[in-house]
Amino acid sequence: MAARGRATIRDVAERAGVSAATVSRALSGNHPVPPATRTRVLRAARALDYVANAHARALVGGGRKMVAVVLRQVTNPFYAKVAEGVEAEATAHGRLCLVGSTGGDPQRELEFVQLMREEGASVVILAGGVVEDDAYRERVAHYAHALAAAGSRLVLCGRPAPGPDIPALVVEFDNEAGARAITGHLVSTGHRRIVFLGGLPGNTALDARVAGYRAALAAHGLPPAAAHVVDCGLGRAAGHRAMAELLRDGTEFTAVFAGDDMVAAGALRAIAEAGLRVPGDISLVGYNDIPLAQDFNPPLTTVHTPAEELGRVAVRMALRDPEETADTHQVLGTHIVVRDSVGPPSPERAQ
Amino acid sequence: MAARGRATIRDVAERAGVSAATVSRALSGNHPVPPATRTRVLRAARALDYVANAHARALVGGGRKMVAVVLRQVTNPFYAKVAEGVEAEATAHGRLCLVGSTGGDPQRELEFVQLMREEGASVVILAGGVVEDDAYRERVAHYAHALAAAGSRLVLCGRPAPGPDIPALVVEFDNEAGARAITGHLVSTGHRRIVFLGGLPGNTALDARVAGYRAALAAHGLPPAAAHVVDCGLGRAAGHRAMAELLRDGTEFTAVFAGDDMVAAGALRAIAEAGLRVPGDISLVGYNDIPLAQDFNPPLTTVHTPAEELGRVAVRMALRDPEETADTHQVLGTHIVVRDSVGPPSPERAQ
DNA sequence: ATGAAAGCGCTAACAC
DNA sequence: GTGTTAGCGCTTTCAT
Repeated sequence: MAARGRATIRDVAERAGVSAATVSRALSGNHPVPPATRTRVLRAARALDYVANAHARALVGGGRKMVAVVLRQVTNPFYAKVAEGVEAEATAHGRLCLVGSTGGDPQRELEFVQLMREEGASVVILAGGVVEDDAYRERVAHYAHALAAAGSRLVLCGRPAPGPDIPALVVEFDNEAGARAITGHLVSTGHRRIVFLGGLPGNTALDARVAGYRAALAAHGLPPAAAHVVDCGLGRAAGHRAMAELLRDGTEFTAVFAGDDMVAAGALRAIAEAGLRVPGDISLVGYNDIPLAQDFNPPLTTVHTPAEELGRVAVRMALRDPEETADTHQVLGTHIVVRDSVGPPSPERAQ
Repeated sequence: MAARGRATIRDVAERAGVSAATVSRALSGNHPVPPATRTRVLRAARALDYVANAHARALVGGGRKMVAVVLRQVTNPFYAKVAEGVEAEATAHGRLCLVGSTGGDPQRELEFVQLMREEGASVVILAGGVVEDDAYRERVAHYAHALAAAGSRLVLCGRPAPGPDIPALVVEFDNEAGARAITGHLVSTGHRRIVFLGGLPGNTALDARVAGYRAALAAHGLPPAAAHVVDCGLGRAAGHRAMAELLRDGTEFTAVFAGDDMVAAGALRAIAEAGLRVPGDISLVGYNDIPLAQDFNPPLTTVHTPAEELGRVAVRMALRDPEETADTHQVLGTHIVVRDSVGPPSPERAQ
């Protein structure tokens, strides 16, 4: 082991009896180096257990670029899938992948982006919906320009662009269409009193789902008043709490559309705790089709969203040659997957 | 925006009418700089939207150090929790957190570690069990020394050290004890024919669980032949397949100990597909207590392992002053959580 | 208090 | 082919 710290290219050069430049060439292999010296260098490098300093390399322009993805929580199965897609695609392109979580705090998201600017990440992916206000939108626009100026790319993944003329790519799926489809499914099964559980005003993804829900209700001739949106936010705990409250209230409904599958999980539990059955007493649907949704009790009818593909496409778009006339906006399809959590409305509850 | 690419410290210096050195001092704030110039510099930096180049900073010794964690899959709820713990603790310490996945390939794990060496990560965390062979162990030992020589620390998280005298920290929980406890629970409930589903010979974590399972059986006076280990490996799909096969075989058993909760999820599904009920016909337990285990059908009795804490402790240990006489090995407690997937053995199946 | 200069480890011209 | 030289953008002595 070299004296204190890592061996440098100079150590290798010395040991191999060549110059640093030759070592660099021999190791990167992009310049012709006679096999003899090459071997000598390789041997020296191995003997010294030499690894190049990525920072020095990055500084001079070489070095592998980073792909960074920022999401709310890795432990959310949907985001985890997105992250997996990003990671896989980034690795396939020889990039390093950095993932950061915000815990839903827009402030931290912005800080992370700033950090990635310092780090010189070549692509920064912001995943999932956020609660946006004007100040936020302005800062994202700012960062988008800054990133673009530095030759990096910002991609918004699962959320729309915060404004026009912003140098950002966007991949998303049609939240409104998915919500419309599954609400339609509920209505077709006979439900008239459907509550939407898990609104989060300002959150682009949720707002779109709520819009789809209202649109479907209207399309089936139900009055606007038929819509009942509970803004309890996302997460299993929120779903559990809100559902329990709804049941306690004596609110009339025969079906619930949960904002995502985690909310559905919480709702499911609250329903079971109230001694009610799904779908016998209440029908329930979710959103996202997380892998374990099929293991819920009962298996959950939900909207399948291509989470992993979302991540993969995000990096693919970002890595594509900018010259190439390519879409800067891509929307992925969703479809509903019918399992066992929807049935005809309970006669008692429907009264 | 500066001409092509990011603004450098020199651009800021020029605009503020000072030298680069002064800008550096004003921005880092660790040297006394008169408020007047300080303001001027800050204003210039803001105007240019200057962000320091992290690589240049790292090269000269400053810069924030990285914490890297390598795991099998982010989409596995258990690993996701570990990652979340690492991320949270790293962020709390002002570190960047990089997560990589291996898909279970030891080769990729090793490559990632090498990458982190290049990147100069100050702590590298290897999470979860792996299938180890001698060559693997040797390379880990090698990397451990290399990392240590470079002033970084390697921490093994959820797996034992691959050998003595290796400069690595380890945090794990007692897999054997957890397995013993839950197997004991099954035996106490009356089960005598319990199959272990999800062995993975060579995988340190699974081997320990199998050992605990065997030990518990022996402790309750059952002959070694009572043990029945199905080496189907991990994952929902593997669990589903193996369970279906077991049911088809006509193997005699009244309870199943799944190697982890995902295997249990797959097994649950296979049992349901066979028209059998849990725990009426078959009792089932898992391992890890992933958040959604309580939403399984029925809610799963399992061994709770402190996944997030595992991650947090890993970075805490690594970041602790090495001088301080601290443990280099820490083991976290587990406990079983009883839900509804275990009942007395079915009379018919027990015959 | 601030500037000049050196140098972190590497690669890419540019000689020879 | 291979060595020499000149930076990449920053921090940090060392002068002033």
